[in-house]
Amino acid sequence: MLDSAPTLERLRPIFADPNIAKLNQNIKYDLLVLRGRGVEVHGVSGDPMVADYLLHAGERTHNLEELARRYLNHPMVPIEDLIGKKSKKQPQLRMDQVAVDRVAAYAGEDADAAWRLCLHLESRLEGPPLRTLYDELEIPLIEVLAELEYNGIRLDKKLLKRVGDDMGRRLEQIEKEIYVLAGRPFNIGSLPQLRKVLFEELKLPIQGKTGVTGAPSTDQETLEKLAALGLPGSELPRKILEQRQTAKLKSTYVDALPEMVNPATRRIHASFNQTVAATGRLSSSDPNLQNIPVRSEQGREIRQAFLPEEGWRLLTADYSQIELRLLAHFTDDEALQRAFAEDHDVHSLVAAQIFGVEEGLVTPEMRRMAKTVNFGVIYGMSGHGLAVRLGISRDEANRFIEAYFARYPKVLDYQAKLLEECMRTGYVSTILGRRRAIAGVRSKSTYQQRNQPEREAINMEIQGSAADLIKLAMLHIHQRLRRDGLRSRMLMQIHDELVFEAPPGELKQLAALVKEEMTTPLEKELSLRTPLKVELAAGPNWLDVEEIVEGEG
DNA sequence: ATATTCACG
DNA sequence: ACGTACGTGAATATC
Repeated sequence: MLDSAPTLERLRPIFADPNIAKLNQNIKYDLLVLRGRGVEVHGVSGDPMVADYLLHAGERTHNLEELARRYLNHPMVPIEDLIGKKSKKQPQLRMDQVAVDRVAAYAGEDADAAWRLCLHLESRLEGPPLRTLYDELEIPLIEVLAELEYNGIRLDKKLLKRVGDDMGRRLEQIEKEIYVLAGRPFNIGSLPQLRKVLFEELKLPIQGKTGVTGAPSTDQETLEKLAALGLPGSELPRKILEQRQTAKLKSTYVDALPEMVNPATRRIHASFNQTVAATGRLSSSDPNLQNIPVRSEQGREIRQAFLPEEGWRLLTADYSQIELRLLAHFTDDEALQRAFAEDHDVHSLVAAQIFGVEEGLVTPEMRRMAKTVNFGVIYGMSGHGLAVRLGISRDEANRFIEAYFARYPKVLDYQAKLLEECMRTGYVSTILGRRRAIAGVRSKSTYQQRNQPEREAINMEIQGSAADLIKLAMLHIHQRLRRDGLRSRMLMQIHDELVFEAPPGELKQLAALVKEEMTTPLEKELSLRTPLKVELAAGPNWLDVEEIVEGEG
């Protein structure tokens, strides 16, 4: 089998030859396994999983079993038949513990299905834009993602141990205080028990119900309302909030991350999934590196544990306001475009417009509200949704939206046109022609009464186009790093941010290259009507990065 | 397996 | 009358 070293050596030149096409289901996995054995693969030409993702983004899975059933009408032999029950926890049999003839039959069926599915699905991509997206973006990106996963990132286990011990002590303390306030001990993590304490024993007023079962909510928003009531028993929700935050950070990050460090590389190797998000974004798992805490002070400590290679520096490159810039591009609104062209503060500008004041008189509160409105526009906001987030009445929220659309009529026209096209064709397209099918869009609905599909449609073009842009940038950066012979490595993508590590002396060159590839070529290639802006920062860990100002140092 | 909550963009 | 902003992944408890 492939496992034997002589066979691998014989295949090495074939794998290395970019002119010999290779395809497989989830071929990124093969790249990683082979790279782990020192074998480089070039010439990746296809992957049915990725082809199906471009054809049907938003399907629950694009796994081989599903694809074979759907397109080949062929039920695959379940892998459980070979290696035992499928389970994330339970250790499975390995292939080398299974009889060779059974493995061969299974592997043969897999390879055959992948090959036939690739032919079939690729023919369905039918030229531009999907086939171009496949051949020139998603397939080449596989190699880049494999490299991100292979590179991994170093973690400061000692720091997390200290933080975890502190949190453990803090939790013991808070939990004692909670039991006193509740009048008895109970399992704070159990929603039924917590509801009983809050709403039955302490008789606090129910603030809202959960979506599916209609049970009383106990989420952050609810607990904050309860804490603000000033009733007897209002101390408790405050403490619960504190306990929740600390318990969440400890279990999800501080305790879990050190367990994920690969002892051989002493780094964390997450997955960057290419076929999950309906909009074209990547997702990350095992662990998820795209939701590492940053907003709370307590959470930010965790970022400090993400380190570059010893003696190297971490570099972060963030797109500034990429979604609003794309809104300006798509709507062709001149005021928004000018704001970005002149690098103005777009939240302040919108605040001035919707509050009807000079930009110099915009207060931080007005700016904060305008920022919420700006995000709302990208999400297809309703009056109600905006009201909840701003803590104002629905009427007031509607007046804000009216004021916004009165000043930015092109945004309203743009959204109406997008919905109309979605209704006609059944899908929404991004800047590179990526498609997401959306059913349930109605003709001329107003923003007050938009339904879920209509909001999804409105969000797709912008969120998906931002995903297109950063994927393209990753591809270009990867090629430049090779061409220019840099040792720097790309480590992570967090939707509008890329993270790199640079060896001593290479930071400036890397920073310049990254900034360039994330902006100018994309603006030109895609004829963007708004410039892109990238903010660079570097430091000894992911928290303590300092902005790199051009022409400095 | 499902529901809830909460971490991120 | 009601549920209401878009996209994710993980932990926990309960069924």
